[in-house]
Amino acid sequence: MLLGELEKLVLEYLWKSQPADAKQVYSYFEKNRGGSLNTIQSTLERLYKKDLLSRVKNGHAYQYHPKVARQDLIGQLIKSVTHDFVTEDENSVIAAFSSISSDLDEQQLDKLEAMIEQQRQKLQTKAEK
Amino acid sequence: MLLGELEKLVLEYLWKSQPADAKQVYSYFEKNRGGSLNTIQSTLERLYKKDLLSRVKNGHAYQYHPKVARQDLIGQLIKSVTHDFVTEDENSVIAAFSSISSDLDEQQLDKLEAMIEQQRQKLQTKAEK
DNA sequence: TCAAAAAACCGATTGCCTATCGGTTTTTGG
DNA sequence: CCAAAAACCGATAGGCAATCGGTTTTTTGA
Repeated sequence: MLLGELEKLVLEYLWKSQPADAKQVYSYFEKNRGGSLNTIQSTLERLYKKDLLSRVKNGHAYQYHPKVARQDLIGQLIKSVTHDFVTEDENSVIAAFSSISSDLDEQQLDKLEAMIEQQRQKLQTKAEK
Repeated sequence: MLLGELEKLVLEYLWKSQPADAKQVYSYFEKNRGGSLNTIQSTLERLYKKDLLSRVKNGHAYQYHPKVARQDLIGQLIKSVTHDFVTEDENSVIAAFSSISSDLDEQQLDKLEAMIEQQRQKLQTKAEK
């Protein structure tokens, strides 16, 4: 999956705000970067088709809200970008991690370890059932 | 940075092989997927411009070889795909990993922990100097 | 109920990038 | 110096985001 520049901005906006309709989104971007209402509308539409937003009719207009959490989308993007470079024996996530691990400081390593521990717990629980 | 399908294939090929010139690369892809020598040539050229390959004239033809290790490219791609979603205070990449972690089994978690340990060593060494 | 306003929908255009390949120029080695 | 090989140039097609004008559908308030 590939996201355009405006698509990313709109996603960020929706993550930070309440669900919004095209007009609300537009009124925000109008100041920041111009463009027309239609542009916003088709961007929302594209994101909707990509299954990144959901929408419900609220009275007259669609209310859009994110369908995926920000970190899940990032995870998805990472997977899709690494997918093609994965060989059988090797897991892309592991490979990916090893490639960026050099950027991490101790606190971040701590966080990662905590996350690993959490995941171990989950696996444990699952094994018990 | 965005890589096309053929670009990825060519990179994979070069990572697995010795440095090669356009003709050698072509003779490989000719069987697997067809196409013309020129297509391979311009793909190599594009990768060269993207600074992912370097080349030296060996006699008549350029010898291309990878300028980045596979892991490093993966890291680069991850960074570029996550870059727009990263805010200052928060480390989205870590968050993203935690969202991916649910895909991992115990062995992979072991690997990750080993890498974390490795990275801690590095930080330690650096701090001592 | 009905007309005006609002929103959705449609379609066309532009721009960027990869992939593709024919043809021309340059290089090189015998 | 000449023929072959390779690089180089340019054109085209295809895919996708961004953009926006115009039309249809829906909503709403008088």
